[in-house]
Amino acid sequence: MARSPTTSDAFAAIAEPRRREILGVLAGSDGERDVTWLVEELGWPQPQVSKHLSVLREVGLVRVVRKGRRRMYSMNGEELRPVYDWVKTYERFWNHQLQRLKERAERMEREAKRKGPPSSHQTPPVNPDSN
Amino acid sequence: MARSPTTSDAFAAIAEPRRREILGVLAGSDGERDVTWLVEELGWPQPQVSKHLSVLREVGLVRVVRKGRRRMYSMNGEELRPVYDWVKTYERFWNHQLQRLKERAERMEREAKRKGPPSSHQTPPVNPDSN
DNA sequence: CGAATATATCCCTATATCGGAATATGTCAA
DNA sequence: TTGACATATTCCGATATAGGGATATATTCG
Repeated sequence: MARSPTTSDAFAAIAEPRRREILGVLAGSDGERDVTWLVEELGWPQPQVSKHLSVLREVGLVRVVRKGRRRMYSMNGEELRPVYDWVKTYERFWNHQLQRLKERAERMEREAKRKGPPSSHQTPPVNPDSN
Repeated sequence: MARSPTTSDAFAAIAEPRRREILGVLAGSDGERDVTWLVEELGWPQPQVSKHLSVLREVGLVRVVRKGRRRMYSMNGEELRPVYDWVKTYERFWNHQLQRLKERAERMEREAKRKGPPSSHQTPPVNPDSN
């Protein structure tokens, strides 16, 4: 087997920087855009733009409607949601400061209610099967 | 030129589902994990696990420390932040319902304050994803 | 030292990419 | 119809992957 096709997934499709760039300009410009407009905006050869658009199309990240001899592309960002949901799972890794503050605050609150002495307890094992 | 190497980017590295799976089990288990543990947990041949770990290592998504003859891997989620930040800029695409509600609420509030008649105004064209 | 354990690396094959260049397809206009 | 314009597709070459299998490198133990 080889690498997974770029068209298998939103994850695979956005692995290519140029494709992200296309999405960027498409989302930045309100509404629909011409291929020619994209070509001029990006400054790449037209076939390249078309090929990348083809990948994005196949994954559903962009939509097309034919308008005369032009094809109007627009972004379909909802297809990025799986990526968002996945990466959001790891939010705690860069929010740990905030999270620690929050946990500490909650701990203090609980202890204040109980009127017990403050415990110098480590962060409780969120995930138990630590060895 | 060929496709961008999987080691060029967090984007490229997580394009492979197996790599996401590794991150999943690593993040799920608190702290550090053995390669052998990963092999048993995932049920893949050991060289595959090692090879994927190598990619993740090179991108900085995991960290290793040698402990005797074992190598303890742990997740370094901060490296996912660029992905998060990028995808977050498209949040409005799946939050538009929420956003419309919010905008409508704010509009009503403003109008109530002014005691003017309710305007049947369309959402201001932040993003005209009107079809 | 020699054996066992833990992990990484090497070799191989099939596959798919990306870019470049040329060309095909489709549509409007005179 | 002929030609101009807009876009997609095809062919090419270089590259790199992912998985399979074998093996190399370390490290601990007896």
